[in-house]
Amino acid sequence: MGRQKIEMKRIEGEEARHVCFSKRRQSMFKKACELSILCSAMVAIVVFSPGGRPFSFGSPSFKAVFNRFLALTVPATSGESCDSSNGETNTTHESLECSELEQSIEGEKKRKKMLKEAVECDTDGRVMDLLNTKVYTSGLDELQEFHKKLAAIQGIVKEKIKQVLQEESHPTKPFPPAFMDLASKYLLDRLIATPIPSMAPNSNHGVAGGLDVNASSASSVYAVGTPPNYPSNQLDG
Amino acid sequence: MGRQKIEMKRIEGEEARHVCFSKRRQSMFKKACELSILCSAMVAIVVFSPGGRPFSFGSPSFKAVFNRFLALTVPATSGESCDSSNGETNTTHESLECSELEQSIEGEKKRKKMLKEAVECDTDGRVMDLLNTKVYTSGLDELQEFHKKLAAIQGIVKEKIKQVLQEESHPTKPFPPAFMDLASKYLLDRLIATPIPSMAPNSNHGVAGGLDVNASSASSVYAVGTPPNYPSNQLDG
DNA sequence: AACTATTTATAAGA
DNA sequence: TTCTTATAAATAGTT
Repeated sequence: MGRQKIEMKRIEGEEARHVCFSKRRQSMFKKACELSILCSAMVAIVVFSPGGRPFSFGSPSFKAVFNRFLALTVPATSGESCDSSNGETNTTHESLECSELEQSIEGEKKRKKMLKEAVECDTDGRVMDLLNTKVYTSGLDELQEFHKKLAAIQGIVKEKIKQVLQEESHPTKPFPPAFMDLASKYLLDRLIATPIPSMAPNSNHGVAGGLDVNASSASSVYAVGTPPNYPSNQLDG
Repeated sequence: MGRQKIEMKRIEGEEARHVCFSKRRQSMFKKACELSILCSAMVAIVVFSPGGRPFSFGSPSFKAVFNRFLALTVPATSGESCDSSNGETNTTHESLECSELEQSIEGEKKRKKMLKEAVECDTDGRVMDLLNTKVYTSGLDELQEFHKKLAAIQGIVKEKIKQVLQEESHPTKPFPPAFMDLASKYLLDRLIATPIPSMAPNSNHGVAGGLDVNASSASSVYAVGTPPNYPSNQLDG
């Protein structure tokens, strides 16, 4: 859209790149805003400028949208599945065999119910309710597992505190080994990410760390990756 | 952009709204992709359709971008910062042919590669290292606070398990009160949100629940809210 | 899903 | 950066 069409490749001129970024980021945020208004959609965007500066957009707020997204990544371990009803393209595995007809007819009902819940949930800003619900429905096993993990973390923290106390009497510099690695791993696993046993490709310090949102486990999330396929969207389960 | 200009308000017709959403979401993702390619920017988007279905876009991956964003919310207490220099060094969007053929044939391959890159990216990003650093540097007080919180959660979980066990013998319907609210609040506070004791406006650990990403504590994040101000961007630090 | 008449976005240029 | 403008893109309404 300009005096001439441009190739889709990195703009080499540093200044030109920055200018382009500014314009396009602004436009994108505007588009996002319009989308959210016109369609009552929730949208959240994070962008890092070529220089590394972070920008974010959120409607109704970044937090709200992302929390809702997080809620989806909490595995539904209870008997009832929430995913098949959730999407029209389906979970990768074998649910593809589900006829689209069936989905559009029977799924519609389920979906609407769920979505209604979700929307109400979000409207109130109580995404955590969703989380709660899932946790509750997941039953005792998970609770106990959670309990165990907490205990483990507790132990680690105690150790850590001990260490620190000792160090205070014997001033030492070097940082002790990470404990939050473990802790956060547990917590995030429990709260957010997929309960993957060993997904870390080759992480040295034990933990891949960070969120693992996109690698959803239970729910259907239509995710789009970078270059190859922006026009379409695919399931990420 | 169409036969006629439209008002910026929710589209009431359900079908029209859905159609609009589909078109615009696709366009937005395309824009995001272009932005990431042209400017070597990292972009992550989450959208919920008016019906509530989730879609996401990420370049180089949702996870990678969001983790980077999260890292920013953790105050860099050590001298080294990782962000400002990092911007231009990321994934190379070179051979980016968006042909549909390639997609259907090699889509899987590319996707896997992308994911791998993302993970590596995160490993390099060392989000958790930042977290760890923060925790270590924050010293004993925080550790002990953390310890307390964990204990509290532990208690809540125990209660909950008790409840469940009781309910199993006396089948009851209604959901018990939320416990994850508290738990996740604590954990997320500890792990992600403003971890500073003295900086927290009111360490009122009520039950807001969920992330608080946008309310960054240390780094500058240019955030944009919903309708009022999408065209501009403001500092959020 | 396709098709256009229009509106928007934007690449260059100033 | 910011504005201007010629042109490329997106898209509202229609088929």
